Amino acid sequence: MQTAKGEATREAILDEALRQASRLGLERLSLAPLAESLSLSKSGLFAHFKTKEELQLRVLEEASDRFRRQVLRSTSKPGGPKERLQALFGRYLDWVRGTRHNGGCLFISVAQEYDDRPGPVRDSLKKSQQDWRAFLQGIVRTGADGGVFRADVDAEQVVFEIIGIALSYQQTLKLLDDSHAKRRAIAAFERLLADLQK
Amino acid sequence: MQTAKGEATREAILDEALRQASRLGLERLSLAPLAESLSLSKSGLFAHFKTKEELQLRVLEEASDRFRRQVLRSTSKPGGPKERLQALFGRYLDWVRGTRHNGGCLFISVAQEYDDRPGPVRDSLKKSQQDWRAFLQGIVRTGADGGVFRADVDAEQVVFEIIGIALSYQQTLKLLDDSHAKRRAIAAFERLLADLQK
Amino acid sequence: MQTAKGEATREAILDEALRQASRLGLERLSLAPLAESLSLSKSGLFAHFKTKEELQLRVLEEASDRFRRQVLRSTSKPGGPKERLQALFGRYLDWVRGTRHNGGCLFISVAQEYDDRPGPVRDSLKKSQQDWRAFLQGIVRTGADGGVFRADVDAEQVVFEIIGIALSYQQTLKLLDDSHAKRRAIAAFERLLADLQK
Amino acid sequence: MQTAKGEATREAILDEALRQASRLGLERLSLAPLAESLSLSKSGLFAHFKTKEELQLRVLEEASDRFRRQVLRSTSKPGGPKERLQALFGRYLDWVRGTRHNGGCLFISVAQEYDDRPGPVRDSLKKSQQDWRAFLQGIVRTGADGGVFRADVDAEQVVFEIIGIALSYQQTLKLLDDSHAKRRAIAAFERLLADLQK
DNA sequence: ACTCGCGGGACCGCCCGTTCAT
DNA sequence: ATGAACGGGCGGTCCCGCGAGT
Repeated sequence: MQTAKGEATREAILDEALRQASRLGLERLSLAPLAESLSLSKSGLFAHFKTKEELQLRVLEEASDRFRRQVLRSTSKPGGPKERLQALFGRYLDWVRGTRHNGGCLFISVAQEYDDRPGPVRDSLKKSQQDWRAFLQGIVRTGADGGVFRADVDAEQVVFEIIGIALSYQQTLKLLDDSHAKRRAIAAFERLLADLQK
Repeated sequence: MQTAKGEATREAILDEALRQASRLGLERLSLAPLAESLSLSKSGLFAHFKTKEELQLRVLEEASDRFRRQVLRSTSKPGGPKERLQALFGRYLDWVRGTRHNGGCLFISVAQEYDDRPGPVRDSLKKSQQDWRAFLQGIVRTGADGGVFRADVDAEQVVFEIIGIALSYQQTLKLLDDSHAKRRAIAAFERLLADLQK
Repeated sequence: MQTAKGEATREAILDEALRQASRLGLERLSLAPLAESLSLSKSGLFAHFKTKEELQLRVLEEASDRFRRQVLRSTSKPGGPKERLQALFGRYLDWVRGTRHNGGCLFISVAQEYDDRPGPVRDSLKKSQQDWRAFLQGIVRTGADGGVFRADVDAEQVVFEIIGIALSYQQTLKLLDDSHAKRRAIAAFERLLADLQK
Repeated sequence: MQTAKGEATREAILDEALRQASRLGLERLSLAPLAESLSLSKSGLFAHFKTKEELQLRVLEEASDRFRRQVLRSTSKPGGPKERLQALFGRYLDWVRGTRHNGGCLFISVAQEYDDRPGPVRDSLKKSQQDWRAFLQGIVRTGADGGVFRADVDAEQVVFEIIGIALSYQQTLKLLDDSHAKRRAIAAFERLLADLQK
């Protein structure tokens, strides 16, 4: 171990930054308030992240890590592709909903902020999204190859629809405060699964 | 009637503001650049909109008007509920894509900015979204009542899924630059329609 | 007259800025203290000069104006080239010395700050210096053509040396606090004049 | 003797600091970039120079050392006062021009930064300048006493003019990019020498 | 003895939305 | 509808110490 103290601070910063960004968006994440809520000086922050953009990128990475841990984890658990897909979808919905302390899925909101602002932030975001979609597609294909799903399934299409369900879930839940959102999301997903199996 | 001149200016402001907001988001819409691109002074803006928030609200209203004209228009054209739904969906996709001069659907991006920031802007947005969903639901119900769709159709569920398809379309197109986005959206919509008819 | 108030403020800003810059240099001229000593807010300053660099350029222009008024003025007074040269040189020394409230010749100090920093500031400075040298050369040549000075005089060389005397005067006066500086400068100038006349 | 390692680092710091200061000026010399270009931490710098001002003073001392080695060196070489003066002047011009890696004479630019900012830096600079002038004056006087120059020569005046030539050379070369600068400087110096010898 | 990691506090130039007298 | 001015905030850099590690 080389710098226990610094690393701890760094993690605390990322944690708080992620929390704030998930509520405000990556752009509105502001250094002075962030420093304040960490009982740190602004220059203290800059010792760890020389630039706001770097902080944004690290926040995005941190979010990806958590996504992997909270959504992708234990993917190798028992069950075939269908069960894995169901488990992933459920955890994905939970991720999108978020916890008490964070405002939900950072990626969705940031995607809107950056979808026409080129640069490293957008690139990083795009990669995360592509990875996630590819991961889901892999499972769908496995299911198709293994006979669990129809053989002629278009995995990319399926994933396109899964993402849509999650996005609609997010809007329905967050903007419309509709308490049926989860039920609707699950119903849509089950309809999709049903069609997958003929 | 107010002074014709003033009204014209007001419209020009809203037009340009809408254009800029659709690219930057409602929050990043900034008064100084807006004034500049209108060859107006900042105080000139304030003569029309005493507050940034008021401008934002008017921009949202303007967007709703255009949405009505471009997406809902001529809904009473020939064709049954199914055809009307298809036409609406197609125009909705076009709206989401946007034109050369505006960055796409303002509502989607603004929804992310404001989904956990209470206030008039969020309220207005929410209302727009509810109206749009209700409008679609009406058509679905008409179709169900008229025998075009299954009688036991859950209109709200159907609309939930339509919205999801559009949202996924937006992300796939804008963030991932995927040229197949439209094809996927249409395929998803057709699958939905098929299920509606048993 | 279009904006009496604004124009007055603008002049007050330039006046104070010039004063401060002549002491601190153009770079160390800082906006907050400048605003403060004008009983103005920082944003008040920015209404007049959108950028620090623009302020610097305007300060340089203002200095040029004053230089013309204080050093070049009344050049058409009686007397031949020799007398005009003497008068100019005398007023140049006074300019270099400066007054109680300003620290002396802005151009000399700024030349050191910017001599290897390309950009508009350096360009402006360079032009001022070239104009001044050209002006002096014109008089020398007139003297040579008119028979007051030797016919084979190299005007550029003469001016090169005049500038040198002034620069040495400045260093001797400002850095070394040498009270004989002016005497030495005049002696050097007279030697130069003597050589000009054979 | 201190630890060899520390001493070496110290010299490396001074070398790099001098290089940077000759381009930027003593004030703009900034610790972070300096540390970086030395692959050192900022605190590493502070171990050697507890204060920026101390670093500035040491840099000035280092510059004086180099000035002695590069300009004054081997002054006892063959030749009388006139030849020594010519050699010194030539090397002075070279010093003022500087090399590829350093921006020229540190003293001239720093003199402008500090000519009305009292303190140790200015004092040190002033002393350097006085020493250099005194050194030149000594040679002139030797020449006058030895009959090489006119007996009534005012050595201080002569040196005042030499300095002026060098300063004009610097401005002509650095600010005006005039490739004739050196020729002009030499011509001025030769005229001065001629007058010294009647 | 020397070097570093970490943090602080003041300040920088600049831009924000807003007000007010004209 | 304007020009002038404002107060507060932005991201970022400055020089500088403390305490611990080698």
